Amino acid sequence: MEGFFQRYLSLYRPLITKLNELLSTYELSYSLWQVMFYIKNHGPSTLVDISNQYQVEKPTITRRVHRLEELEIVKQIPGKDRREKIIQLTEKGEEIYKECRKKITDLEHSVMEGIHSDEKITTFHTLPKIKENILHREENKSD
Amino acid sequence: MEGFFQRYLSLYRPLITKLNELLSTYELSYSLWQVMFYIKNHGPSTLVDISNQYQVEKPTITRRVHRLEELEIVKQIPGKDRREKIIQLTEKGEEIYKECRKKITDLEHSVMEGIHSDEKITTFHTLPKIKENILHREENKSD
DNA sequence: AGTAATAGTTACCTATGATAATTAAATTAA
DNA sequence: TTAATTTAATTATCATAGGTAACTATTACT
Repeated sequence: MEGFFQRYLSLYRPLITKLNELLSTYELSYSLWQVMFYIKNHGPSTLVDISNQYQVEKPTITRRVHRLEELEIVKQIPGKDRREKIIQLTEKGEEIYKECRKKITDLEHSVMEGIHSDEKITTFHTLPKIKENILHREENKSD
Repeated sequence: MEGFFQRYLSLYRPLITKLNELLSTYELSYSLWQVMFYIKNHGPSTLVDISNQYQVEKPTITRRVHRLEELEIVKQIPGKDRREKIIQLTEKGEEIYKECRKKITDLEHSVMEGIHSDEKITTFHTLPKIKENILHREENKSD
């Protein structure tokens, strides 16, 4: 499997650039989209929820959420625990979510054109397995 | 294929973090490793060669090469065209390359543990196809 | 010879994320 | 029930990586 990382990583910049171009219409970027995606699919959430999901530190999420608040895409709702900041999509946020979701799904199909269905499915299932290996085999690997 | 990008991208940060940890022993990072890898496998090269390979702008490569020169991992060799800066690995660079190559290959095997051989091979071959689609289908896609 | 293009550099800016310290609120323990 | 501890979020500061625009030096074109 020598060369696997190169193959994996050489997709990253072209892909993230394309996604950011697509999202820039709404003054968004993929990092902001992740937050929208999370609260759309998990319901109103705290910053810690999001931070845990993406293995990103809390101050990073604070910044993303502040930006989304400026854009009026998310808003805070009251919760019992007054330490927590529970955020959800605004109506505007829901609209923008739908439009972006469609464009992203179109792009997902587009980048898969000409690739056999079974190849797509295998890759689709293999990537999370690799992620698990990276995250959970760390302890037992000393080198 | 909805959700493909998420699956692809959620590997990125854990992987690049792990690679950077591994390389930090030699004061390297993956971005510096890319340059070493390129000139090891393509022979002495110019900054433009490397810039084209990784779709990164020239100033970025200038910075990487300067850092590698500081570390005495690459050196400049004279060429006919005096505009060009042709760089190659030093002896120290060759040594470090070999050690890193081994560690990276070990990690490549490690993250693939427990995944069937045919799944590995399919993923290995599918990723470059997706990259081609992203890079070369840009023109015909207006959305 | 004069103009274009090319290789590399410099200066400056952006995006993204990390760490450490701080505030406020809730939980646990004495 | 007060005191200590933990938790959620924030602020300030720093690091990494990359981009654009403007510039110099050299080579290629015409």
